[in-house]
Amino acid sequence: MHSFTEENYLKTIYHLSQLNDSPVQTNAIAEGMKTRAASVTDMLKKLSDKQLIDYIKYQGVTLTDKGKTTAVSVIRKHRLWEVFLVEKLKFKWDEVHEIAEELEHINSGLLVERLDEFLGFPKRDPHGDPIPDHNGIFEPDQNIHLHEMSRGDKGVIIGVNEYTSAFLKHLERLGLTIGILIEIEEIADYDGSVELLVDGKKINVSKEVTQRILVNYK
Amino acid sequence: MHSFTEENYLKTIYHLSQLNDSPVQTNAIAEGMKTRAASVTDMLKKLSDKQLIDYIKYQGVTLTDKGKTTAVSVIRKHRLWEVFLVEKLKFKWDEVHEIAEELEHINSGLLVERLDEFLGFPKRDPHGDPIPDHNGIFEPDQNIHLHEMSRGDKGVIIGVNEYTSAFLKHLERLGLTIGILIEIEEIADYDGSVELLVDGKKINVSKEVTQRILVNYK
DNA sequence: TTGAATATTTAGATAAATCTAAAAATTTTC
DNA sequence: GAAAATTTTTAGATTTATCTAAATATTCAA
Ligand SMILES: [Mn+2]
Ligand SMILES: [Mn+2]
Ligand SMILES: [Mn+2]
Ligand SMILES: [Mn+2]
Repeated sequence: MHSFTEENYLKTIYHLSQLNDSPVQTNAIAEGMKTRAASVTDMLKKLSDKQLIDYIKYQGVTLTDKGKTTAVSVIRKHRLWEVFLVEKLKFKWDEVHEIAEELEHINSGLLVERLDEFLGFPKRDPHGDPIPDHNGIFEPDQNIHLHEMSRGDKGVIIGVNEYTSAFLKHLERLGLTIGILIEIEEIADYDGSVELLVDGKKINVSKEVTQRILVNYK
Repeated sequence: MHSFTEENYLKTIYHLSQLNDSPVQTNAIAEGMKTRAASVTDMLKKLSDKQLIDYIKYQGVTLTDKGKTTAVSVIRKHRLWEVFLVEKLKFKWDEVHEIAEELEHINSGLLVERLDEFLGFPKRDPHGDPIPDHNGIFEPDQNIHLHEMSRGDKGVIIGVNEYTSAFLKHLERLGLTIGILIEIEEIADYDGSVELLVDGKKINVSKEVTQRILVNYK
């Protein structure tokens, strides 16, 4: 069995490895885990001994199949619990991430499968992130970051990639929640901010925000 | 905030202090926590520093109000999660205790209250144990151990005080589950075993079992 | 009431996860 | 292709929770 800490490292490494296909670096992990590089090196040795990562000194790490399976399993639990909290316990989408950080480490295979069934095998969590199935398979993703879209493009907001309460509440005030149809009216050269058409109204959104919104567009 | 370990010590001390009104002894805690007396002494100093227990060397411990509140809160969570697992996720009563041992440490006040509401404010867990309410108040208990009853007494099984799968499955095979009406037919002097009338049938039950069954009798 | 048995605490180690500071390797820049 | 900047690792501590073995306190029982 793996400690909470080991699981969190694997999850962090998994998310970082999704950003590009080069090995994940020590400092990036340290930032993700809010710890020091020296501590990361210590843990990388341990994860390597357990064959959860491939690790070459100074060269960064990649997850082994075993490591990837573990990481995906933790992510599956995280996202299923978030669905439970929002759908069954009436939490807001900005209130669930921290609690799911704890629940994701509960260790019972039967529990996960029963929870999945109880929730009706959801495909997405409350932030639009795909939930891996029993076999670790994700629903295919053809998302694009809002800030990568062009003038005139339309699409549906399908997810975010920041989960702080502050950010999610900000989006709600702007009316930018999952499932909302948006259209790019204008992009400002000056600061990269974007004017959107949402529900017939024009709103202005900073680059900080557009970088953190995922859109499904056709 | 308290570590999982601290919470488990408090819970163990709470349960032991229910057995009689003298201070709880180091060895009893060691047995309950499946650890060594020396480790218990270490932890008692820590809990005492945090004002969760009153501790006098060699004289055993009692919980402070603060300690009792914490222990009861953990027990509340444990039992609510057990109800959730059985009522919503279709677990058997012998499958939930270990998982609840993990879930009881999830740290969110809002979560507990929402879960309680979602479950319809249950008064008892799947093993018949009372669930403390929001303020830590338990439903009053007028239970008696089955082995304390006399020939001819009748009552309804209302709880157990062992939660291992082996024991609970044994009870199920015997037909001795929560809510079942029983009558004492005979008590054997020789080994303390008891002949019960259950659902019109006579069954014989060992003292090991009768000591672990709680009955509500009038 | 004193010696034996039992219970508890102390002393000193160990393992996991972390840290700071310093050393070493790698990458970037000129 | 060196020197500088950056990144990573090592060395050595620290904290938490545990352990064994030895010392000490308490309780029991003759
Ligand atoms: Mn989340
Ligand atoms: Mn986590
Ligand atoms: Mn239980
Ligand atoms: Mn526990």
